[in-house]
Amino acid sequence: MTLNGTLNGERRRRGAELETALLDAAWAELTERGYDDLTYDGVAQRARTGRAVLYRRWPAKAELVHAAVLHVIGSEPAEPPDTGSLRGDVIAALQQTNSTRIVMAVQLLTRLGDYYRATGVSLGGLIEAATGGKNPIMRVIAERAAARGELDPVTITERVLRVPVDLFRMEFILTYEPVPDSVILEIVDDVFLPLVNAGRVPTGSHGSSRSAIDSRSQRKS
Amino acid sequence: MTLNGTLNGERRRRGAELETALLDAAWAELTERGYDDLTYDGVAQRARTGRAVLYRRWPAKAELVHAAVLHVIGSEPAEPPDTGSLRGDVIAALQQTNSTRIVMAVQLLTRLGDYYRATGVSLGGLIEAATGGKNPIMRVIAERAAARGELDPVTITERVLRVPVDLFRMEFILTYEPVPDSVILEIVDDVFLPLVNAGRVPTGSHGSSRSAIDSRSQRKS
DNA sequence: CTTCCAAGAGACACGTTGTCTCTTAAGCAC
DNA sequence: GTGCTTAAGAGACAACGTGTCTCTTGGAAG
Repeated sequence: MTLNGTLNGERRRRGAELETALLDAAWAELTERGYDDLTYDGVAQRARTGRAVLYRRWPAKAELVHAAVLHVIGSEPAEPPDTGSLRGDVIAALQQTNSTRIVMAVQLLTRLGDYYRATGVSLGGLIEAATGGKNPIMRVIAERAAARGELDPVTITERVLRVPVDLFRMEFILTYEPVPDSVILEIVDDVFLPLVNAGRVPTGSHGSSRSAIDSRSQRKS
Repeated sequence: MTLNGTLNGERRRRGAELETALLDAAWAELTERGYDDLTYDGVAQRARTGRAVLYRRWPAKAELVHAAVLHVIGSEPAEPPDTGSLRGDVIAALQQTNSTRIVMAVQLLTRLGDYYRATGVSLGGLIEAATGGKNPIMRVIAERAAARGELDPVTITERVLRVPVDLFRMEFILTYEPVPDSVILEIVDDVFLPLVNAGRVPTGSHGSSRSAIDSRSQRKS
């Protein structure tokens, strides 16, 4: 009646079969215990094997976790929705992301516990802090621009105001390098400014200086 | 000649002074060793105190790291730039974020090493995977929309195409909950669609059905 | 059947963990 | 100042996880 997780004389697994068992075990340990408390020992026992088998493949804890995450993700395809309209398609695509893999993501991130918290802070909160909470900076900038007549305060929603910062953050998170100026210019010139002006052009009357943005759109083909 | 990091009989620190020393030490250890290899022992020695002092304040490693990160961030104000134009202000604000705190963020995230890698995958790559690499889904959607005449393929840059997904991801990362439909609608109706149409209205000629988006903008005040 | 590789199993020294003890310095109230 | 209270400083402790190494043996390939 050995309680340890070894297969006492049972069939010996190899290759993909074993690897799947290892990664499943790692994922299970990860979601149950969280990153800090995940141990090679625990994973090995759950997979009914020895630590050496794990170390041979993933010398570092992060690599093991990494592999386990990718392993679990490596399922579910993702069919582009086709609702018949651009608006409907985009909405459906976002919702689809929401309902399928996002479930795993949430589970991962919440159960990742320790592993997540500090990084959550560093990514979200840190950059949050860097740009200043509910970004008063953008608020100030927008108000000054409104005073100059560069934008119409009522047509600019909170969401629109957040766009540059959010895109910037996302860029940073995905690349983990200082965001190059070319990307900043893209964000400002190809996204934010067209957005700010989108609500102004049609009415054609808010009559005000567009001079401040005239230098735009001569960068990219 | 004791090499351990205890203050043999020196002044005994308290309160804020001690706390600062502890967090500075934690930050130093974090940046030098990375998260996985950061130990209470190491931090205590560097701060010339005992582990108990640390455990009293931050019972878990993640909390200690968390506190250290916040401690280091808790400096540098962030003055909103004032260049005289909306465009200039926004660009300056993003660049400012880039050059000041982002340096620490990069250092943190890269040195965070292990701690970061898997989460980088889970946040960036995971959601990346969820929406499919260089998001072919959005590509497909856009192509179909272009075929219907809903958008002009040449005016839609890669950047614009990425906007909905990026904003969605960012929302998720910051809230760690499934993104509510209201936000999805905001992203699509207040940002993406105005953006897609921004390049079309002025020319007023691409003559095509705008019917697919007519149901927009009756949700928010 | 033989050869080869790696799985399975366990041993090992070492470092870290959390907790607990005891002392003594610092800070506060009177 | 004197005395009281709190927590810093220091060290001991068992328990545990870590990497690494060994050895045996089963599975796959020729």
